[in-house]
Amino acid sequence: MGASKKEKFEASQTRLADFARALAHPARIAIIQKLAESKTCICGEIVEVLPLAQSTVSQHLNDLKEAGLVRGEVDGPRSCYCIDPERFAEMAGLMKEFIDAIARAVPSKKCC
Amino acid sequence: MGASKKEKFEASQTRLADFARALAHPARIAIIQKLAESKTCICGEIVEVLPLAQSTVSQHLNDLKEAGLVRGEVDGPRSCYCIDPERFAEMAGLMKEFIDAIARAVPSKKCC
DNA sequence: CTCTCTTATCGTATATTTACGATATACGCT
DNA sequence: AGCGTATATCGTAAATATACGATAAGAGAG
Repeated sequence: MGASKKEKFEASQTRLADFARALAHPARIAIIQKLAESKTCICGEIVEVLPLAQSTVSQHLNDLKEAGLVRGEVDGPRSCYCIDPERFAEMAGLMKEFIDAIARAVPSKKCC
Repeated sequence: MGASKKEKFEASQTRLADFARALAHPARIAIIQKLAESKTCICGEIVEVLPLAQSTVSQHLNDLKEAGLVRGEVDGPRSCYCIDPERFAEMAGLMKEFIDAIARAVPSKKCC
């Protein structure tokens, strides 16, 4: 990306952008929904549901782990993944705060 | 991206992911905040606020326009940008719906 | 008409993302 | 120990994103 200048922005903006980045692919959306739906931690069932190769799913899971939204534990030969409630709540709070602030400031009328 | 397979996912997942993608850069977050803050449509003032070159800002504005969150009109030598209230509300609705559905399904306890 | 100012677009370089196959790793089981 | 299953990682390829400078396009001022 030609040298991303994320460090020049406010921390809160970068933080929200990073969370948004984690949601910026339908596969990761689907993974989160699947993890939430089956409350018991799932492992490779995700691969069967998604139209992607196993290695690609593993990469998306890693992206979500790095964003903090998902936790993963290696439980023997099969890994256990689940949503991190605290981090997800943090993301939800930031996102809603952002959305509401914008919605409050922008009237429903169009200006141009 | 090695041939993005977004067409293989559900439309709602792709739709939300696309909106998230628009928010996935601090510069675009900052632009939206700036546009909301100064309710009158701004043009080049955005460039002065952001630590980016004019052409880069123009590109980010275009990204937001393609996502539908921002509208732009060419008003003579200076362009007029503003948030599209309807599209923003649509994004807000999808995002909140997603977040709430996950939060409802995931208990506050950790499973792994 | 020309000059100037503002914005968009083009060209380009580099970084990152997405994706897959192949391989390595880790564990349970026999 | 050896086998089979499940997951992670490596290597690689192609698409996209980010960024900037340079240039083009548009409108108003003189």
